[in-house]
Amino acid sequence: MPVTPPPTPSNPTRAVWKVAIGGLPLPRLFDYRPIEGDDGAVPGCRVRVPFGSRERIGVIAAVGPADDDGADLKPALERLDATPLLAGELWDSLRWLAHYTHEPFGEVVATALPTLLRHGEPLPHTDRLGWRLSAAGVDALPRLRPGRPRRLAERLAQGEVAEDELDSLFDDWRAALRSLDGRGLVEQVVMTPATAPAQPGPEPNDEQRAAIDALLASRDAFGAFLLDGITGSGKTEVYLHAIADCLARGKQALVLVPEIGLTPQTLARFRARLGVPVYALHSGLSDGERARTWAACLRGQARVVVGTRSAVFLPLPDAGLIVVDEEHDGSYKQLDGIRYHARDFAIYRASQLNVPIVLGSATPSMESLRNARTQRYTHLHLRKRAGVAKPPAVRVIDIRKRALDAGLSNELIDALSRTLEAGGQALVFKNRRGYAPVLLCHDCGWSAECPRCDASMTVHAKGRRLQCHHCGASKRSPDACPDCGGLALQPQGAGTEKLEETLAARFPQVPVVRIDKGTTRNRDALVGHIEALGQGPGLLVGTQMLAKGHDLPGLTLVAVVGIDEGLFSADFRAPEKLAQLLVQVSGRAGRADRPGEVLLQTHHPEHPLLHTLLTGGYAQFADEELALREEVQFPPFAHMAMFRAEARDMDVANAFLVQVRAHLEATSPGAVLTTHGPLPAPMPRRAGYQRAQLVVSSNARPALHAALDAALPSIRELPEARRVRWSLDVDPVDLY
DNA sequence: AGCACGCCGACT
DNA sequence: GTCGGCGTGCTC
Repeated sequence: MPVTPPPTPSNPTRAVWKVAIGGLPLPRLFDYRPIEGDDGAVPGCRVRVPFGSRERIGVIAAVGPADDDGADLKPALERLDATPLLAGELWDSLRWLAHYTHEPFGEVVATALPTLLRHGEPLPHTDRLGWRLSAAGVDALPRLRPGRPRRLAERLAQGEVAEDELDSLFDDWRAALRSLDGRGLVEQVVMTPATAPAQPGPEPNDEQRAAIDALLASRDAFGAFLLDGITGSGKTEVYLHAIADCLARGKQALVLVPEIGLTPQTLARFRARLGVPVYALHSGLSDGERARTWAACLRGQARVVVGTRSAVFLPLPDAGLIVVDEEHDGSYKQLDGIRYHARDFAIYRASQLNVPIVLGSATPSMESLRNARTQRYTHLHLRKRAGVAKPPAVRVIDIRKRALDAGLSNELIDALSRTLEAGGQALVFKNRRGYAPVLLCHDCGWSAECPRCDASMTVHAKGRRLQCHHCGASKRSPDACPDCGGLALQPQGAGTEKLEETLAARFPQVPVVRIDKGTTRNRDALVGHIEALGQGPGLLVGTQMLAKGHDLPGLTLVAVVGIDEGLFSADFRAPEKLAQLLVQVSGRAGRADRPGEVLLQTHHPEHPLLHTLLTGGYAQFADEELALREEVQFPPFAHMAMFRAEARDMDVANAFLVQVRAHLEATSPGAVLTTHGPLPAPMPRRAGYQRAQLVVSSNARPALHAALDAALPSIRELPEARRVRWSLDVDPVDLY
């Protein structure tokens, strides 16, 4: 057995830089010879290093003795940061996340850093820039020709103006400014941050007051609060009071919102109420803007940030509070790469930062409700709608044996008519986009299937195109049945596109606006569509994109159609998701002074889920659902991890997972672990790959992680692992 | 994951 | 005779 002599004082191993490099599936650090004479506080600093035949940007994770003999190490090329970019709490939390997700630290760091910083760009400036006339500009102003540059110059002659103010004063001022700048007539200045007097909000009601008091009472230490408040109960007011208090104490506040929840309305409200700049971080920003927001947080200039999932990685040197709005929302879970849950990571960070965290929802997740029951979270309730708004009246329409037009019953159409005649707006909610879910041949029974997935192709463009929603494949609809040559091809069922067509024909006198992934690629398009609806009578048709986000004060009727598939799904979380969706979408009706009405159209009016929701509301549903989960030992009563594997051949994917199971069982002592599978994924073939999965669960989280820690090194080395694409998802939310 | 090196078919 | 197919193997 070869023995490596341990380093001794007479044979000192030279300290090396241990660098975490992203974009690699290798769960280890790479040793480099430090730059000559560089002994700064280097962990957390980025470095440029040679890697294979190319160069990469990495982050120094540690300085210490080399893993093996450090004689032939490559030298690092350049240190990019004078002071660590990642340090303190965020650094430690990222290390924890790498361990929790069982992902390489380099991958976690790469996920946490904005793209530009990951690629080695310097930390951008975060000054608030403005412009003023130069001496030459003052001189030249009277001689300028009329036009945009002159109008801009005239404004600047009154004094310097910040760029963010110019945005609201002029359209396309940058072109005019370039013209002036080219002639040396303007100069850039650094301005002080914009502040405005904070506007007072409405007086909190007694429930809101109690919630605010509870938060303020423990503002100096970690504590998790579940703010369980029905739609319209004023959760945001509670957040705003807690954030204002946080600002008054000189601390930073981070607010996480779901992907679609970050609207201009929300930001404007926060800005007006808090009187300080509110930074936003969402997928619509450019790389430069994201990097500047990150830097502004790091420097402590950003006092309030509202952002989506990835904002959970912002550095918070002066943290005072974290808020997770709509904590049950599925968009907090990253589904590829580092599969983190932003809510759960936010809770960990709050504990490390020793600050309170508020999880708000009208429909809390089973996980959070259980934590509230076991006293790990403080459960705060808001049961009253703020102001005069009343809860909507919910009615079930039994459509068994009824004639339907594009899936709509006469009763529902009549209700839409009445709402429109009364000058109101109605939302028709259907969780199926496209024209029709299936194209069927009435002569022989053939239906259009995706050639690469186990799924039907969805009919789009009024029947002219076919699209696969799973792999993105798209093609022209055939004119005749490929099997029998018949001409009896018919779209079966109805998606949002068909609903829009039907409703537009039925109600030609009002605008009909469709909101789904097909019409609404980004949030600007959403705002545009909502504006197209106007204030008067009109109809909205859409998917769950409409369940939250933009306020729709004119909405008095919500009609929910096509939920029946969701009542019988195999996924154990489907009832929870459906209940949340129904409650959230119902909450959109009648927010203003007009009472709302909700219609649920179903073939299963007696279904227990609908019955429970209608009679006992979400709270009773949650009670029953938690009891059921406990009985069968599903999350949150057990902890899960899922191995997924895909290969051209299902046997190859299964062979890998069988090995994974064997390694887990071999390394985990006793019966603390349950494995389930390998089983084909709910949709076994996707984009030409066969997919299988293995679920691992335990009612003790440490046991689950210990088993994964013990087995993963050998799993990564498996010869079968190289024949598949595989991943591990800790706390999976979708069982496929 | 990239990107090398490494051995077998249809082309100037 | 070469350009290139993607099969295995490494990256401090």
